[in-house]
Amino acid sequence: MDDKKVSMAVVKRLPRYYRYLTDLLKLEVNRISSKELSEKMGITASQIRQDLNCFGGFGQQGYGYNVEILQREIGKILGMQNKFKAIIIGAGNMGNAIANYSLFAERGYSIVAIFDNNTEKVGKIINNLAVLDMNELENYIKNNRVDIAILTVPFQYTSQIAERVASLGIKGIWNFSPMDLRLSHEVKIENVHLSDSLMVLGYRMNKKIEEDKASL
Amino acid sequence: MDDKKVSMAVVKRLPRYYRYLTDLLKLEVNRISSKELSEKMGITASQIRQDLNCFGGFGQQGYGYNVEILQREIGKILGMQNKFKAIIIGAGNMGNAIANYSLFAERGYSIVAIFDNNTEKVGKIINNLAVLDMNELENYIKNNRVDIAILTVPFQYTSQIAERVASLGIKGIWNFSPMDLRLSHEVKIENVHLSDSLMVLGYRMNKKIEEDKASL
DNA sequence: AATTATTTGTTAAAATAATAACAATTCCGC
DNA sequence: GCGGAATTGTTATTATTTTAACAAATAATT
Repeated sequence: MDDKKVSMAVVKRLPRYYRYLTDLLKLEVNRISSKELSEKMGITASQIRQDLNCFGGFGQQGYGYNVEILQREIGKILGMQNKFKAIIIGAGNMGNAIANYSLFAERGYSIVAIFDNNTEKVGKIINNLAVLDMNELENYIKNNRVDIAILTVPFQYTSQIAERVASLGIKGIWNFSPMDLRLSHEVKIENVHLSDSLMVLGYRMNKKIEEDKASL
Repeated sequence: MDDKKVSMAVVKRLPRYYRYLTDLLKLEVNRISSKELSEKMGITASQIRQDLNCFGGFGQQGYGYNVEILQREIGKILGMQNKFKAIIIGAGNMGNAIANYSLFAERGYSIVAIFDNNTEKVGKIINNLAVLDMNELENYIKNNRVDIAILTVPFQYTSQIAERVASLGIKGIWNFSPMDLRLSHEVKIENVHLSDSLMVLGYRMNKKIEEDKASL
């Protein structure tokens, strides 16, 4: 068993490794050492080697890492081979943006349906998918594989819809409402807090303003 | 000087505190102890007290924290009093979604203009703002206060536009392209990697699948 | 007013994470 | 095929972060 516990700190860095390796592949770079990668990414070579070794030895002493193999392996660790199918609930502006964001498809995720309860939006075509009425949700999930529900609905509906999709057997929720959804451990949830990120930017800008003021 | 160094780990939790305190305020809760808050947020009371104490003693022994005061103080730490003005560059789906997301205004940020280089989009009204042509950017920034540029442009334009707004004196960039923008330390940058968050969800779902398989 | 309950701010301890160090191994030029 | 340069995997060390502990202070209660 290679089941040494992997910390969330490491997991959160994996998509970033995947991104840099994909870029290298596009540039037709075949091999890379932890030292070179560390310079590109702005982290230590030591951390890269230790992170990768949580999952096994992908490199070779004296040579480094084969970019293609390493990228594929990290893809596997991230579960890309599952080709997860996602539905979007909420065809508003954010739902639209997600539906049209091509990177998700490149990463192996496909959007298979979009739902909304607003009859004016039902039937509208978004990125080749006709928006379905929310009351078709149960029926759709019964007849199609759906792994992930992407929630881009107004705040006040979020909890109830989360419970509804969980009861239908969905195993992952990607939540864009500014609340920390919590359900049973059977359902994995990632809460995206866009404004948190903006506020951290605000903190850093404000800190600089204060520092500049102080150094007069 | 209360300049003990505050770690990023702490800063990243501040918006979350702000969010919970705002919710409590709406429920007209006047006071809260670190213990109660810890139960609501799912973190330890000890961490809450230590986090808050990076910035000064906002509580009172035997009483707890006054919700209104604490929320206001955290707001100040996050720089909300600056009332930062932001422009959106890129009036595509994501630019649209950001422009229409009301939470940013609630957090003290205002979107003052939207730019695009596509003449078909120029003039279009998004959330009461007419999309401006990119070649008006210099002129606009010269004549209006702009603190933050929100970049929702295609990948290949991101770097050059980032440098362009930086050269115009903008102090903060909120970048939605899947790349790690880096500029001089004069300009603060937050890179939003939406697909990273989705891939972490994928990792956790995949891990559960493997665990379930193994426990058969 | 005295006593008991709370609850903070802060220091101490434990746990976690990041970095450095280095032996073992492989590559590569000659 | 030999020797030096390079580079990993892994262990050790250091730094950071989280949690626990507790004295000091306040509030609530009788």
